[in-house]
Amino acid sequence: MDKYDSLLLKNQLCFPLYAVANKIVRKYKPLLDELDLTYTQYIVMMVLWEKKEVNEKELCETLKLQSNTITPLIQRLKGKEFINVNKSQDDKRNLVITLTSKGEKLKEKAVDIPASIAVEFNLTEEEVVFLYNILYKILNFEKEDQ
Amino acid sequence: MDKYDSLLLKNQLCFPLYAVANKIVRKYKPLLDELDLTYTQYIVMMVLWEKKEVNEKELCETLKLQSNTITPLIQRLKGKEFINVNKSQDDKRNLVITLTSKGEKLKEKAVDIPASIAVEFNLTEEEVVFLYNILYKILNFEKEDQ
DNA sequence: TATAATTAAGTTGTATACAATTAAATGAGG
DNA sequence: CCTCATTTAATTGTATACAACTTAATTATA
Repeated sequence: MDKYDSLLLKNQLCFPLYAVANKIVRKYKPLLDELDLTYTQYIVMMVLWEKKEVNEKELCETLKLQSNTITPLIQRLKGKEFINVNKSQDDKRNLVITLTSKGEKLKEKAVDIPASIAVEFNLTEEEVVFLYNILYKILNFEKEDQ
Repeated sequence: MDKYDSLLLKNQLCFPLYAVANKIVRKYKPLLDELDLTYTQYIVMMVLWEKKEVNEKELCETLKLQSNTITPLIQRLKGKEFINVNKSQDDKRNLVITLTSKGEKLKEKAVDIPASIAVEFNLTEEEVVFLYNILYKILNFEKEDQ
């Protein structure tokens, strides 16, 4: 047991998490190209397909990203006419984001993507459930001193 | 059971994987700032701390990244004088990368990082092992038709 | 109610990641 | 030994992510 053992790539948990996340984005790419979406744009659209209307702050919290990532992304989705972007009348700091009919229609083309991606994972149902729970345990954990 | 249920963010496995990977990079940042490394630069350094010498192709395969990510990263690490970069004499297409003494010394400052990060995960030993195995199962799986 | 604090987006600058392409070096077949 | 295919890096262009900061709008408070 060398004092540097924890620095070996094969002893790291973060590295395979990072590599799997990259692999996921690569696997989605050819499927999402047909919808003219990137992976991050796709998860924004998923939020909208579910909620019909969100503001940028909710989007940032839901996707665990900051405004400096989301703001330009919103502009691109607006440019593609998948979403409407307007200042809220109640509070002009807030950005109200809704689907255009073009954006709503995109849901129909997206509906088969989750099953196509699941095949790339090759996991048992039990593994999927375990992985899902453990990932949300990590996402929801915050140390007291921060 | 709605036909669109699989498109709900909460039913996705990819999203928490993606979000956890982002969270990891954020958690590493303050620790790695002290070493003047980004997360990707850090994993490159981990390979070098282990192997002493690699070429870019091996690095790409090990880290599951492409040359268009690794090439500029190598140049930055060279600029920081953590690594030496030279064309191989045997095969001038190959880039031989080795540690400088400054890069070797950095290992000493990095040695406590893995334990600091582990605290952020809050997982049991059993969960760590399961997660580790399942992630490598995903990384190593390739469908026959590709 | 005027001013300070807070909040929500947006901006700036840096560093990944990606596909697609190019350039240089090597290897293989005629 | 010469041309063509292959291999390895590097380049190009686009889109994230991040910290740090700025701007505009709202809220709190003296």
